[in-house]
Amino acid sequence: MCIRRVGVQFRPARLPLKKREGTPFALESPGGSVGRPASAGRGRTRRMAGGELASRRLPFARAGREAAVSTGTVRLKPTHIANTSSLPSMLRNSGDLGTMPPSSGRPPMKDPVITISQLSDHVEEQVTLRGWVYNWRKKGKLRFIILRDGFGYLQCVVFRPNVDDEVWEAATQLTQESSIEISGKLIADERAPGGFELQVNQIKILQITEDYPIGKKDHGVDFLLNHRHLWLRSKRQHAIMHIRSEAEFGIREYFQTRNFTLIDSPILTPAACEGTSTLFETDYFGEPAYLSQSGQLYLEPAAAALGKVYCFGPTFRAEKSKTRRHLMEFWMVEPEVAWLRFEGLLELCEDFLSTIVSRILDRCAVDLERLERDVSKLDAATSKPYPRIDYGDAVQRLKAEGVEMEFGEDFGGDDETVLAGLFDRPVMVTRYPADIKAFYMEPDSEDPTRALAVDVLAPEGYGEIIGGSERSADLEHLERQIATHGLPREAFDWYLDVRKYGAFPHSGFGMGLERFVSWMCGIPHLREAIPYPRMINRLYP
RNA sequence: UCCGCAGUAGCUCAAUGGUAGAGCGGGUGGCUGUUAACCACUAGGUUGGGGGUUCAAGUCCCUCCUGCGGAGCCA
Repeated sequence: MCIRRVGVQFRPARLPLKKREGTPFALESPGGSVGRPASAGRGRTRRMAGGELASRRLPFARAGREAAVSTGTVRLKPTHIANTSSLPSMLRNSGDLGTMPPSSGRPPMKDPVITISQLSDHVEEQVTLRGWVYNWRKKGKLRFIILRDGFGYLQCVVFRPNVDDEVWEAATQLTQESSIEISGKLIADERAPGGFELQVNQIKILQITEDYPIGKKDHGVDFLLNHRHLWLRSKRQHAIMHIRSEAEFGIREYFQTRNFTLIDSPILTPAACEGTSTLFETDYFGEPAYLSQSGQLYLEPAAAALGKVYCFGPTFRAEKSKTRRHLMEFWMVEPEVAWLRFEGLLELCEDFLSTIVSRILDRCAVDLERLERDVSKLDAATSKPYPRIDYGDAVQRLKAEGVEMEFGEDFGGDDETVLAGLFDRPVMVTRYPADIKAFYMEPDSEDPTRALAVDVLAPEGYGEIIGGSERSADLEHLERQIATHGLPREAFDWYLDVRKYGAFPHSGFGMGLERFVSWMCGIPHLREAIPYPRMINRLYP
C-alpha cells in the first residue's frame, strides 16, 4: 500500500516547490476526454512526435506499425462531475483498499484516507485523498484542483490566506495528471461539481507530471489510440471499461447460477475450427499452430461430459477487416448445452440477452449517463420474447424496403441495420441457407437446404451480436460436410468422436463481447469497447 | 485485396496558384468561486517523402509512404 514502494517517484526535495530553472512545469488542464465518433470527423493525418515507434514482429502477426494519424476528432462534452456517492459507485468500491492502514515503515497519516466513492460518509471531516490532478484552474488567490482517484472526481479548493506557503506553492505548481495526496475538510457545497468540495490544508506531491499528451481539446482517433494507455484515464473510457467489466461479471454470473460449468478452451489450436476465416499462425515446436477463432468445437465434447458448459475468452481472426465491427482480437462467450434443441436455443438467447441488458441498466446508470446513452432505446431489450423472423421472410422484408439481394445470399452490414431497424429490440433471424453457414450445423428437417441457425441482430445498427445453431449429431452428415468444405478429416477425428460415442442433440451460440458492449454504450466503433484494441495496422500499445 | 477520403505548429484545424494562421497546450503577468474559467503578452513550421508543371506550389500533376472510412469475411 505504500506508494513509495511501487515505483512512483516521490520527491520530498520538491516540496518547498521552487520552480527549477530551465524546466518549467507545465500547467496543463484536464485531460483524457474524448467523445465525438470518428464517423463525423474530418480526417487529418499527423506524425507522432519522436518519429515512428519501433515496429514489432511476432511469428503470427503483422508488424505493429505506428505512425499516427487520425480521422475524425473526438470532442469532449463539458465536464460533468458526477455525484459519486451514488449507490452503484458505492457498491463498486465496497472492497476498496483506500482505507487500509498504512504499511509499517511509513508514518501513519493523521486523517482517514478515503476515496471519492466514500465522500458522503465524511462530510465536515478532515480527510486525505490520493489521486491524480484531472484539471487545475487558478483565479487570483484561489486554486481549484479537480482530483481524480479512479472512483470519481472531487473539486479541491486552496485559498491563499488559509494555507502555509508550501501548500500554496504546491497548489500553484500542479499540472494535469500529477500524482498527489491531498488533505482538508470535506464540505457539501452546491457550487462544486458533484456537490462536495475539499477545503485544502495540505498537499503532498508525489510527482509533477510534465507534458501530459492528452489535453482538454479535441484529439484524433489515431492519436488517442497511440496513447490508449493514457486515454483510459478519461471519463468516457472509464465509463466504458466499467460497463464492460460489469457485462463480463454478469455473463459469468448468468451461467454459473444456471448450473453451467466453465470450460476454458485452448488458445493454441492445431487446425482451423471452422475452416473459413484466416487464422494467426505461429510456430509450435516446429509444427504450425493457430490462435483460436472459437472455442465451440472444444465445448461440444465438454457438453457430453458436463451437460451445460460455456467458455469465455479471447478469440483471434486474421481477416484484414477494416470496419467498425471488427477487431483482430476480441472476446467471445460461448455456451453449449446438451439435449437443447433449436427452439430452446432461441429461448436461451433471448433470456440471456435480456438478463444482461437489465443488469447493465440497473448497475451502470452513472456510466450510461456519462456516455449520454439514450437508455430508452435499451428498455425494450430487457423483456422477452424477442421477435423471430425466418431467413426467407427477412429477405422478403429487405426487398420490400428496397434492398437489392437474392435468396441464398448472406446479409451485409447495411442489410442487418435495415432489418434490425424494423424492430425495437434484438431480432432473431432463423433458418439460414445451409450453404452460407458453418459445416457443423443441423439441417432443418422440413427443408434440408436450410440450417437450424440463428443470428441475433441488435438494434441501432450494431448488427450481429450472437450467432448460434443446433449442432448436427449425424456422423455421416458431418463427414460429408467436412469433405464438402475441403477440411482435413483427420484434424476432426476427436470432434467427430462426439458423434461416435453417444451422439446427442445439442445447441449453442457465441456472443461477441465488444459488440455487446458497444451496443450498451452507444459507441460507434468496437475499438473503444476493449482496453487495448488489436486492429489491422495496430499492435501498440 | 478492392473502392473512397485524408496527411500543415505538441494537439485539433484554417489558408482563390501570390507574405503559412487560429484555438488549445507551453512560457510570463493579472484576477476571492472557477466549471474545457477568463484577460494581456509571448515562443513555437523542411506544410508526410521524392519527382514534375509554373515567374510563383500547402494548393495543380505523377509516384511512394502512412492512416481513416467502407466492401468482402465475420462475432
